[in-house]
Amino acid sequence: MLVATSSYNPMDLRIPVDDRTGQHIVAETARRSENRYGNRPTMKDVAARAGVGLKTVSRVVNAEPGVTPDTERRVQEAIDALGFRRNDSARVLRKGRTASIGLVLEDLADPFYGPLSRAVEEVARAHGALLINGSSAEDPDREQELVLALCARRVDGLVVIPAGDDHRYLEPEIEAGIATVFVDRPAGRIDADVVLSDSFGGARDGVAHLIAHGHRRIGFIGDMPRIHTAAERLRGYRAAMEDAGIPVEDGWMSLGVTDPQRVRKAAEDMLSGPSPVTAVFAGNNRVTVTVVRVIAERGRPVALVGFDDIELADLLEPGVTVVAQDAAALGRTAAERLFRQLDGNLIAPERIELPTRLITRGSGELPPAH
Amino acid sequence: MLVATSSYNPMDLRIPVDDRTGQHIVAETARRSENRYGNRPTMKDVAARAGVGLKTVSRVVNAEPGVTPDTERRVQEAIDALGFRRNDSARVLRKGRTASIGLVLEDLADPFYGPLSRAVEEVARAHGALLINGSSAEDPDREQELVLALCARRVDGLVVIPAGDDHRYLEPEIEAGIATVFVDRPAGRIDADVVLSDSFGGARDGVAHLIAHGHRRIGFIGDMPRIHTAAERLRGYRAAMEDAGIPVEDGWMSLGVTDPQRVRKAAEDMLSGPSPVTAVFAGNNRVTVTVVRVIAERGRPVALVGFDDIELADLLEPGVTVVAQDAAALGRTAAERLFRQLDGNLIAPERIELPTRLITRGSGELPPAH
DNA sequence: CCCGCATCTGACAACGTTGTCCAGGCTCTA
DNA sequence: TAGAGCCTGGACAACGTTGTCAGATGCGGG
Repeated sequence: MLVATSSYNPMDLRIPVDDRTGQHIVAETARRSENRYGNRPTMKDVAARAGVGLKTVSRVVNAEPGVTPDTERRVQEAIDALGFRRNDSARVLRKGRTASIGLVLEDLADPFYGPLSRAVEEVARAHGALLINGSSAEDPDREQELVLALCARRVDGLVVIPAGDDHRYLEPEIEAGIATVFVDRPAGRIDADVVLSDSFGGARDGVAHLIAHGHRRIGFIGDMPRIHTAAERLRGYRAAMEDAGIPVEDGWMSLGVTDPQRVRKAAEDMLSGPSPVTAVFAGNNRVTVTVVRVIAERGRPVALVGFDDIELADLLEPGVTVVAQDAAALGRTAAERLFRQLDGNLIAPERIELPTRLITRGSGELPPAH
Repeated sequence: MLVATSSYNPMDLRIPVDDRTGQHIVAETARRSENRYGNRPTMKDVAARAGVGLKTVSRVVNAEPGVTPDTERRVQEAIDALGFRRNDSARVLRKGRTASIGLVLEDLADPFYGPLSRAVEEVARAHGALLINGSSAEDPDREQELVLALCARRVDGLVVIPAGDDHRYLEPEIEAGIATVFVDRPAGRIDADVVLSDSFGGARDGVAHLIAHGHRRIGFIGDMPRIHTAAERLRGYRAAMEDAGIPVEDGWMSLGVTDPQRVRKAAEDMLSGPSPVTAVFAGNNRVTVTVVRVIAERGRPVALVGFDDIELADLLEPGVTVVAQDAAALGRTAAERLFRQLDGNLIAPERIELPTRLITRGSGELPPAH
């Protein structure tokens, strides 16, 4: 954890005080000529310089009608000369909308979230809104802290990839009109729009694909079942096995391991032992990468299907067969839904599931080896 | 390009007007009970409910001293009952600092920017600031538009990965006190802090590595030389060749190609033709990936060193040797420098170059094939 | 020459918060 | 018990912008 040791403490800005008098040290002259944004001219300054009224400047800045070309020119010159830039904070306070939306995701460094985030930004941009974002680092408390900070900023809407499973803290915010859409995982204990990939169906199809290629002893390595997507993928695995009439043995499943070291151990255990699996279904992209490594180190080929595409998967030997989600489509769909809420088309909260796509590249089509 | 067709038009919010009278339709009662953030209680409401003064509520909210426990409890109850949340827009207007910094990058979907962006966010978080970001899509106009929008929001500082090469438009902003740090590429025509990777040295070392393994006919595929990093890498290539006394032939260099199709063509041309190269130096990660594909398709092995690491590079056969930049370190260094500016340690603008690291994995150590 | 009308302009309040400053109540001491 | 001093609480202005509305200006016609 990083700790700031600096004096920049934005939310508790201290103003230097004279010990004897208790007066601010900032000189009176300074207070008049400088405002706290460094030394920025305001509309008042522009008005004074152009010899017009405050409101006329506002009209020019906002391209409102009712200003003669000559006046407009004078104002524009003053604006350029002073380097004036409208203060959107004040504007926001007055108008009530911030033209910004918040995006809370799990980890920007995860390649899955890049395209998602980019898609959200693209939609926001098309609607003239800026994106404020932060990562929850998979920590429910941090998620809540972030979301509430964004609400305090009065973002117009929120796109949230939830880390926690209880979002009742958002009720007053939604009540107060902050549009909200959850992505990738559903909201907990509140009724809200959700955009998901079909984790259950994707996993079931992926496992069925392995079964179709002759496998019966199939391992599953996934995240903590507390995470909705992980639970759904596990359910998909079980469903496919059950459909094929294959009883699942305990040693075939590894749940809740996340760090590479332990995933590695779990994979190795499955692949050795008395009744080794001949194929593995990997519950997410990080697991897939680790399993690819483990398999590469062993001579014997093992079939593999992973959930989530990974870059360069086609260049590996064999290529990695995956159940791909469309991260960009998730982000786009969520953001569009958000703006539809903002347009006032208040529709009942909905759960949208986007289909996944099985991409066969070789690793999922290997026959069982004994 | 996405186009918004919605009525959500945040910066030009129209208020419904009665055609006959020109009066706002919003009823007087509504105006009193609802403010424009949906229906949010203000400190005034909390004060009324708790039976205390406005400033007392402010004190409680900001944990300022001078409130008796009993009063504090009453205020806190009112806050909870009403679901009050402080309006940071108003706070920002009053205090002058926004506790947010802007990050302008090129493309969030590029895996290089994930860790960078995450590092910036981490530092911002440690300093209690939020991150507002946007992508320039490599378009100078869009970069300027974004930067100015962020300035209008009065972000406290800016981290910019520049797309353009003229940043004089930022002069009044920097003058006005907006801290600014450029990353990955230098600022154009203004004096500002810059944090870079040592593109020249990295490329030179990478090419020298190929030369050390016996190559003399070495190709270079890079981005437009208008981009500073691309020019520097090209310079590094030339320097290494010159140091080894190898004259560079025209057909060995491909500059300015970016889309995969054309990179592919360029690579194929170099590898066939009358005097084919035996090794390729790839100027960035996208080029590297394409070249890996091209080489994989041809039977004959070709040596390759790429600038920028790529995921799974170690799993390919052979592993891809790269000159790695530390994206996270770039972001962290830039953000820390930004906050040092904000702390008021106004140091002269500096140019910081972070070293690159050659990671050998096999593809760069292949001997020349004839 | 004056009135009416349309057009342009600016004074003013309000948005929700925080800094300043003073009033009133309390405690403590002489 | 009175006075000094401290602590708590609240009235008020200010931050920079925009909406309202009334006043000023100019023009044309009678």
